[in-house]
Amino acid sequence: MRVATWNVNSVKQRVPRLLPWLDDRQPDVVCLQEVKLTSAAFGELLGEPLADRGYAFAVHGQPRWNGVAVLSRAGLDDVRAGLPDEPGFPDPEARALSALCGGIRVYSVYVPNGREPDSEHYRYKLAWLAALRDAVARDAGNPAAGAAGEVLVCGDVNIAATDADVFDPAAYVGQTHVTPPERAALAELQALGLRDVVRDRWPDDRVFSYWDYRAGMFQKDLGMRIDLILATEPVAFRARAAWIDRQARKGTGPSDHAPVIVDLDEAPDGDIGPVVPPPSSRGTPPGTVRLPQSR
DNA sequence: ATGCCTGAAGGGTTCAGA
Repeated sequence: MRVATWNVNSVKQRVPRLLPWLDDRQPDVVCLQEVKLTSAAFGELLGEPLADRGYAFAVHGQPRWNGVAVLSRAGLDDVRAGLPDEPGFPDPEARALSALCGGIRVYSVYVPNGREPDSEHYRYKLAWLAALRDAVARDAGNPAAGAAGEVLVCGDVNIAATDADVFDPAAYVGQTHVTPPERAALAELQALGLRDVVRDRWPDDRVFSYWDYRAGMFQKDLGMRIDLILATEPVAFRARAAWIDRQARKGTGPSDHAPVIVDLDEAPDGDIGPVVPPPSSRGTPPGTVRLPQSR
């Protein structure tokens, strides 16, 4: 099963890139962010082309900004829009949607930007991340209690987890996305037992998912890695490949973000014994580990 | 030169993005 996440920066403007990309990459599940449409307008725009391609979809939209969606041809059940006790600015915004796809609880999230450190919007960002952590904790279970579920948290987290995730740490001094409280909030989410599948696969590489439109930043590869696929261990262990699709950032009319993609092996059928712990982030890449195949 | 692009809403411009 191929799962992807993409901040499309207006799905209306991105239709000429999104549909050919679906045809080329053939993802089974796609998490979208910044659709910038109401749910009704999303359905009018994409209902038919998505049905033609075999995708069901769920949307949590709003008129101008934000908006998230999940497309799936691997099942789409128990859809949940928003987060429990979700903070707002001042009202809750369309930033989270989750559904069961192929037995996995898949989240599409668009974390608030934060604007300026210590601003109201920055405090909103931290509060929103705490609500996301609490929601995911209910699905992932408490690892200490041995109750981990199959969860993927996909989306634009608007945080660069480490200095290796920005083109130049000096360029971001005093900016959002790199401050210790933001990084701590992301670490708290990951501490539920979520692995960063792209960083696991590319521990020492320069991999970015966002490049500013201005000043040729993409052509110079001056970007940040802020779009993530986070997987609980039973899911991360099934990862055979994980990468950022830079091709989608090239050419005419791209989003300023590139898609992130992970390929998962089939779920084990339950008779293979205890799940083996995944490799450490500096150890053997998950792509080299083999689970016994069912049948 | 802290808006260098891009997009949305709406109106001849402003806000948002990271």
